[in-house]
Amino acid sequence: MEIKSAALALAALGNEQRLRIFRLLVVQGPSGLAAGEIADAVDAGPTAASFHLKELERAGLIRSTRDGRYIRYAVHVEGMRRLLGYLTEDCCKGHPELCGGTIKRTKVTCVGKGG
Amino acid sequence: MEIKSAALALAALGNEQRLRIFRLLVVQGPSGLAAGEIADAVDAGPTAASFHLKELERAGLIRSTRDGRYIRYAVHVEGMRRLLGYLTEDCCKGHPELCGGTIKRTKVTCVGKGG
DNA sequence: TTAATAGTTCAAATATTATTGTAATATTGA
DNA sequence: TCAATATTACAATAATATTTGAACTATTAA
Repeated sequence: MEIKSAALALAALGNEQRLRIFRLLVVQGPSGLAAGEIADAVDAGPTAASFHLKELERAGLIRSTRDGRYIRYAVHVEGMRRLLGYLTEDCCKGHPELCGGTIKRTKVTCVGKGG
Repeated sequence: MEIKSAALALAALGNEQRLRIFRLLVVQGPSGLAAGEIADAVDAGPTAASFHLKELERAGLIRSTRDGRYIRYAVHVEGMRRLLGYLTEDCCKGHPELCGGTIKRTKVTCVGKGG
């Protein structure tokens, strides 16, 4: 991942309303939620919600699919993985404690309490 | 970590110049670098560098200490750890693949190629 | 086709950020 | 103390981002 994409994604998450939306979608899983459900959940107007969803999509963090008259949004797994990889890739260069409990591994597993 | 602090930190990193500064400091380790060295390294004027350093410090991602006539900046380890923890804390709730190779563990170690 | 629902796009207003030059502060060394 | 160096603070400007209502598009159901 290059720095421009990383900064774009971080800026997208750097807005409280969007961060709230993103975390909501993380918990929802692959089926995601319709735009209106998201707007209700984060207490935003339809226009504001649409704007923020577009920003998150532009940043590669979520994806949209039309489902009848609804448009569903869900987390874009690869985009999220790339961003976390970018943030942690320097940690093993002399400063592993930076990444705290969050470290790079080759195999994906959930360990510990998993909070 | 609460959502406001997380959004503040993410917004701080969501600027290319600041992300460059932050990554530079990650690699430098605890001794950090003086403001002028940082400005030179990222090719910014002293005023712009000072502005961005202040933003990163306000977000709790770096810290400053005076060293004679210099002011040295270094990564704030706890701030970085908190942010990564916040970003990954939902991954094990039904969506572990989101965190990619980046997962929560109780013990801090470096595994694999180490990016 | 018409009415209703779900979302988006557009445009105007506002608010927040970033950039730059100049002035001010802190420290060092003569 | 004075001159030089490192950096920040201030102020003006420029650039972006956010919010809002109104208009528009797509889909469904009658």
